[in-house]
Amino acid sequence: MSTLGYALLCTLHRGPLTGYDIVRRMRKPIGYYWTAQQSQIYPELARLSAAGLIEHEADAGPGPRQRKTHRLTDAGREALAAWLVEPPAPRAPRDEAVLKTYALAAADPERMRGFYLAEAEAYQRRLDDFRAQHADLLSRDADNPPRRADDPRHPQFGAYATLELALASFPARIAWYRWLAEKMTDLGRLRNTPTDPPTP
Amino acid sequence: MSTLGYALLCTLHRGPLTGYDIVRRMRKPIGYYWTAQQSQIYPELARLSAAGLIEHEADAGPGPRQRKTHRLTDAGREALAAWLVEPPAPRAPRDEAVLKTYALAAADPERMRGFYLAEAEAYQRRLDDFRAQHADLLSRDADNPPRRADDPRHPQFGAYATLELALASFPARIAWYRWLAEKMTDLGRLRNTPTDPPTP
DNA sequence: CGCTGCATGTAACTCGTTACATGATTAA
DNA sequence: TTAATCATGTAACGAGTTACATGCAGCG
Repeated sequence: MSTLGYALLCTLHRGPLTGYDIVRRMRKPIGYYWTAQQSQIYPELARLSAAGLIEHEADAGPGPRQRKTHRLTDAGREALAAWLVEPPAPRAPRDEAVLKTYALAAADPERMRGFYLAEAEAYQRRLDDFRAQHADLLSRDADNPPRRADDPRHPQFGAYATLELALASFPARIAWYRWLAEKMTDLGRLRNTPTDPPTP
Repeated sequence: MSTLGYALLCTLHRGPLTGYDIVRRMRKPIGYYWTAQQSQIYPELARLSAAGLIEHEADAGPGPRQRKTHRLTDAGREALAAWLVEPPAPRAPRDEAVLKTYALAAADPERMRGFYLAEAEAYQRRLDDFRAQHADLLSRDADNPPRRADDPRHPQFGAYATLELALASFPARIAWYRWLAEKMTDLGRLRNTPTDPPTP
């Protein structure tokens, strides 16, 4: 079983969905930490079906094919529960912005400053988006059941918790970009002055 | 040109290296945010050579083949400088721990608590390692040139800056894991009490 | 005498991305 | 009428992983 398979079981843990629904879920909010292409999803759903972890009922869809609504089987729910508590396999980190920073000495400081400011802004926009989603989750059904999404018994607590991480880690990243932008300004200034103070 | 190609140019930006040297660099410290398998590196070096971005001199190696020491050409240095200031292509995020958190409602709270505590410890160990590297970089040649690695003119400033990000963002992650572990404890307690307080 | 480190490469495979293909309904 | 949304699938390619293969030098 691939991680993608488990990711699909994860999207189905709160109720049945069509493949198309899953494609959309792979964007917001789950898409911020796990993504899959639509071309990966349909074959993987077929594999999960063959393994007996999901099942579907089909009705007439809008196009030439049937629409299938998938749900977890008992076996699927068990497989998911077992996987959730296992330590995650270490993944190779790929962070282009940090890679570029490693080789920063090879770049023009003024242009690099522009790079960092642009990145800071992009992350700020994403942070604003997360904050809006966070507030939205907390306000929704705030009174109907006497529980909010920050209560671990709330069915949306998992989604809420993922937003909490983003809200805690994005500001650190933005501050890092701004710090680097400042350092680039310093570099431009320092380059026009004698490199080393004369030794006495 | 693939990102891997630029990653190799990045490792060469401070001086010539053999393929084997690059394999090792792809672990510490650069390996914390960009990794490549040894089987990827050798063919990519050949491609970069063919494109004229690097060149090498060969001498008798220990094994049956020649040892090649690669360096950036002027064209390679220019290509690197141009790439560094370009906005990074958006990458699909894959974070298994966060994915698992999304589907947390399907897990056993007590076992999930163990998962979060184990993750917190693993990240704490990596943070300690980063802190040691950070201190090491700052103490090295602290007097010889009157500059430390936190001076943007220092050749190691790039490597230093990448560690700064880790030092700023890992604590947020560890705190998040600990917060979730606590929530899992709460869940265990709350489950044994009436689900909803009686409405008056 | 076997293990680790140095050093370079290839082969087979899996995972992920881009692009193609079909077709109904609804909104601009 | 043109585009977007719903809905499901396949094909070709590229990137990344695991495993294989060779062979010298030095250490315990």
